[in-house]
Amino acid sequence: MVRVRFAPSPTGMLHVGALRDALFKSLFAQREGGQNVFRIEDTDRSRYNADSESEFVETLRWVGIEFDEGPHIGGPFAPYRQSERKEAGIYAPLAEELMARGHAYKAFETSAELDEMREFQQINKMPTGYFGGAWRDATPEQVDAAQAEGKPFVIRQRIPRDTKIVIDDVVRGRIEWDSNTVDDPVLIKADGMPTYHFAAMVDDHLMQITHILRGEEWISSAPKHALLFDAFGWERPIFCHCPVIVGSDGKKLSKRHGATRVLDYMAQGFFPHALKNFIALIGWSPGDDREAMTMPELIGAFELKGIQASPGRFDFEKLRWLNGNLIRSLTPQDILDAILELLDHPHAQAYWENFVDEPMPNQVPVDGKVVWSRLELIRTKFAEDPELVLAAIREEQPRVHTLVEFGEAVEFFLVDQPVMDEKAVSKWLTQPHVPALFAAIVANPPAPDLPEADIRNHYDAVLRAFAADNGFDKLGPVVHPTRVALTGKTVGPGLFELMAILGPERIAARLAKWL
RNA sequence: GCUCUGGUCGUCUAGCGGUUAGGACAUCGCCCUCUCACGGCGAAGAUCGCGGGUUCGAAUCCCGUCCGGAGUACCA
Repeated sequence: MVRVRFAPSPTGMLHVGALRDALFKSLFAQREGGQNVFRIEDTDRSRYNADSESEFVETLRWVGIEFDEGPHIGGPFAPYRQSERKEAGIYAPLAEELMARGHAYKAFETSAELDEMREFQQINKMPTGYFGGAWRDATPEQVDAAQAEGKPFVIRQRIPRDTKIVIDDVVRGRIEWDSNTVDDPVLIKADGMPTYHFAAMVDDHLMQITHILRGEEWISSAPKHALLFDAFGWERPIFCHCPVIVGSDGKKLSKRHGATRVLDYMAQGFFPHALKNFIALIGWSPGDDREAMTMPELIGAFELKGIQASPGRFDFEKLRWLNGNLIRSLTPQDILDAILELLDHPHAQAYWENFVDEPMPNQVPVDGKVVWSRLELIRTKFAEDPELVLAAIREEQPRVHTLVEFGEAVEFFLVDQPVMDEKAVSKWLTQPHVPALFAAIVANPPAPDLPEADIRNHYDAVLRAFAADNGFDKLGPVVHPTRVALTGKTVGPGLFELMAILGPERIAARLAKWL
């Protein structure tokens, strides 16, 4: 039975890199019919953030990644928080056992002494790290004496000397180290808390984790971890070090590459599936040309051998394409539901209320409050005229990449008078035939109670007739002014389609000021 | 510095000794057309980081080299 674990440290928000981690594990577990465990690695008191765990749970729930066991759902290996496991006395006896077997020892250096040692190593261009210090080979008497003085101590792992350490990584194959280059890591800190090196490996064994999937930043400490399993006489899990996601400049993903917080993508109107589909494709491929995939397809195709060794860049444009692609496959009702859900999400509102756009040369900065109010207009208008809102969404679907973009795209359908693009006004509404054109449109409303398609054809005929009667051989001169007067813009859905949706009353009201 | 690790179109990738090096995003053009999109078609874009080998034949195997990245904490 395959068992994997997603074990973040609750120090802040759930970012894109962690999502990749969680997603790969989830896909792998599902593909193999295995289990996915959620564990909280809160062994660092100083970095602990009380809101972090709930953010993780909320984000994972939004994105649709589920677990079989975890602190929020329980399970046979509870507790799933390492701080609680420490209180339950899980780690200390195992550290004792390791010392009894000679694989660990107490070290009494102060952090000041350690700093000094590191500085010395750096100055002398030596490898930095604890390769023995004063305590690796201390006699029992020395240890007893130090302890009798009440000196604080840590427990360190005793890495064997003059040997080769080999691990077999699923992604990179055989990796080996000269054990003399691996220093003795701290297993138990002076406050009695285990370090990651100890707690994670102990828990992985105790929780029967079969595959350690994690980011490549862990490769360096993999030999320590492998040795720990060996020291206990435990079977080593399979190591699989995945490539990381980097920003557009090849450096570690950070805020300056756009959002790193997963919930911000929710706030921007991305679908969980688009995000998962996109993230899955960074660092992994199904082995063929498939890109836009359903969840069952992703799960069915997810094999460890499809994982890439090289880091991948986060290409925001491709995410947008995937999301737009998904939007186009949905019904207007699906989309509306998603917009309504977004409007109800407290984080989405907070995101836009506090949104501060980065200043860009010759570009009007985005006003988050305006973005949000446009979205709210969809909800309020839907309450009074659902047909109109759904039709508007249907027409804008091919043009939109995120849910939030519907706010701006659909606005002209919903307001009494659209916001006018002044350049478009001066170009199209100043032409001499415009008043006569608009008068003809207003004078020829469609018959009442016609189906939408017939209204569309009615306006098509009216405009074509006007064009023919006035010597225009193309539709442009009649279509463009009408579009500008009706929508305020030069771009948008087909004119006749949008006229059919607007209906004769709204059309007359909007054309009136140009007659 | 030391240790590990990576390197195919701008980006994500396919490729596993013999391919005109394939696809997707982005870019450009054409078609559709009332605009913008969508969709369709097409173009441009990769001497497979570089240099040596091995081989009849190398992106694919070997060695070296260069350039990235990660780790080098009583953080994870």
